[in-house]
Amino acid sequence: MGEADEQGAPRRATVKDVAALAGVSRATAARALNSYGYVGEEAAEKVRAAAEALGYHGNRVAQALRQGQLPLVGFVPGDIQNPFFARIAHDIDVALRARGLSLIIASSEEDPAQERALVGNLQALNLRGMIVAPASDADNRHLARAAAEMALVLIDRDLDLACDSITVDNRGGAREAVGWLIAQGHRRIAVIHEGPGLVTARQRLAGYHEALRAAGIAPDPSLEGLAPSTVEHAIDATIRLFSGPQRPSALFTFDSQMTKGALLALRSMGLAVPQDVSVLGFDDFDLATFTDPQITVVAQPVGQIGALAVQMLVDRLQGLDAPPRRHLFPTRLILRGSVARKSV
Amino acid sequence: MGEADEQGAPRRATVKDVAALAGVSRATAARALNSYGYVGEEAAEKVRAAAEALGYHGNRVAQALRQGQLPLVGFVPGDIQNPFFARIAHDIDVALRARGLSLIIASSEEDPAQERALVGNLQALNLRGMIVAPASDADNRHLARAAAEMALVLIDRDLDLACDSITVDNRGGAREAVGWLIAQGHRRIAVIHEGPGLVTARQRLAGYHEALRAAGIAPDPSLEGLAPSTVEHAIDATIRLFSGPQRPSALFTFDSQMTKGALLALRSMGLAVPQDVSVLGFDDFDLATFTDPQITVVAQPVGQIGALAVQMLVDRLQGLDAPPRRHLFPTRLILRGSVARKSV
DNA sequence: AGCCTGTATGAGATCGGTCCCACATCGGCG
DNA sequence: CGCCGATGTGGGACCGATCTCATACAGGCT
Repeated sequence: MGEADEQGAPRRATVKDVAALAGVSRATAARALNSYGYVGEEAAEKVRAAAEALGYHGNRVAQALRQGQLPLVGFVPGDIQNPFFARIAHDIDVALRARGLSLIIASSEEDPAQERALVGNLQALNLRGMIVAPASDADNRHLARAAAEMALVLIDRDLDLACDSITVDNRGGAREAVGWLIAQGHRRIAVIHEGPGLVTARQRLAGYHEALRAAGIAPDPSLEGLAPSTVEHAIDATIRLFSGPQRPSALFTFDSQMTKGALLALRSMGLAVPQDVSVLGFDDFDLATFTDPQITVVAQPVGQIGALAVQMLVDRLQGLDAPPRRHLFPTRLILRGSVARKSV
Repeated sequence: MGEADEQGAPRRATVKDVAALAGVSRATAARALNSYGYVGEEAAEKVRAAAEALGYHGNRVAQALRQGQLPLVGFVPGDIQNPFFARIAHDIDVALRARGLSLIIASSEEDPAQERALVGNLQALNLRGMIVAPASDADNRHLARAAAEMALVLIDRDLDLACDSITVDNRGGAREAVGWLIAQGHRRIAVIHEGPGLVTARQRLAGYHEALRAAGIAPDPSLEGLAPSTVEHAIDATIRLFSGPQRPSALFTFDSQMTKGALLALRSMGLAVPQDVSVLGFDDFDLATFTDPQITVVAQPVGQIGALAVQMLVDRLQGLDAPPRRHLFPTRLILRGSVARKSV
């Protein structure tokens, strides 16, 4: 008598164990534990006691198999270390938890191949839904397939898919920013962008060009630097842009990593902001208010994206059957001290 | 003839469907798809074709139920928005992915109750293991239970549990930092800590006291400010500490949020760093090199923690049966410009 | 007494896989 | 010719839960 209890993993208690200990059937135990259907008070009490004694806690995997899905939502950011995405991940997490869902994060590192693998992985997990910041806008069949099987919300970067999306007004924001630089008397305005592979970069670049055109300034390709979104690459790009004979008087960077790199590079070149060079960055970041001078930026409503994404997702989970909703957030130009009026 | 195919969710294909289309049994289909056991080349080919045609992809949940566990590892950081944890999350993610595992992140927001709920949740998911930065060192029965059922690695904050852990030398780092301040001639050294609820805070405070004692300086309770780890609270605490009649000449903060708050507060009070007040912070952060002056800090080996945690976890998953390993990382004092020599 | 409704319970099917085992079939060999 | 091992296949149990359905009994009603 007495089961093998010593050594080895102490197999987790199941409903069966609880039911046996309580002297009832599995069905009754399940009813007592999940409180549904008819259960006698006496039986329920015995079941609760047994569950307590065995340290029973349900097996989500089994529940998920039976009921169809795990109470999980996936999030595929471009890079979890980017404060922009970290903030959104945090907000998503909070919003989901309030609805009894958990978040699983898998960062694509801005690598389309990795993103494909991750999305497939998540899909195989039978999640409720996914929130994705697509790393590329070419070849998104994996996302199309995912959208067909589950709720999908795209953030930051829109694609032509049949699903909800949340983006910010990249073009308008860039136009306004560059317009402001022009209004301050700048003509030679350099820009650092991530290249045309990223929708956001294309849109911001378009806004930059629009603003120039509106002011009758001819775009100068030699003022457009290209760099992947890391501090190191931005440093190189900045040095290249500002080493030429005819130095630009202003610099517009496309995200916070680049802004940091640019500041570092300008400092190392002995160029003072804003006396020698005016700096304006897309995306606000905590550092922007700690530098001297503080950095003028185009702020995105980071704090609202996560919550809205979850709201959209949950709407779909609750059966909302509407055509794809595309939400466009406006940006806000925050004037600080890094842009100087250029004496003509 | 013809099943209901139109409208509604297009139920996902299962092995059964694939087998039927290929004209073989479920068992054969499974063998072909997972390539194990004996399968005829002809049958295998038919199965592959059928799977392709139906867009079949396995159901991880069902697999997990049969095989015992999901290929997932959980991470419970104190706060995913904290760059320290974001960096670690990123490293864990990369390390896990290299081993075919996925990461599920659930932030405890430094709330012990929330942590308990999350850990229970993750456990119910039958994960392979968990990496946790405990929010509190009181009442960790939930972690003890988790450790009994799965691989568990504690990071940043150690507890007296039978599991592996990774911490940094908080006491030694604080001692060295405060020792340096003393060596620079400072006697009245203020400190802001998170309170004795957090192990790390207790250890750093102990190091602070040790350094004072070694220099024969009597600790002064009025120099010890208490504040939760947010920029806002740190601002308040700093203002309180520096409003008294006998102003401290140096400030030691316990993490990067606090350091930011302190800098903001000192700036608003018109106190210059390091002329009026020397500042030294625990935990290095990107902002530290952007300020003027740059901030002297005690750096933790953030870049190594994630990878090591995964290594330890995987060791256990592969059956390593050793007594709990406790890894202690040394810290490194990085001298920058925020500490001035005090003229006596 | 007979019947119905409300309450309480257990047997067994089911979710989508995996995998053990029994059952072919076939060629080779003594 | 009969036996054996290697190869290929299908049947069905199983993982841990949920949930439908059949059954059983109590009490109230006609």
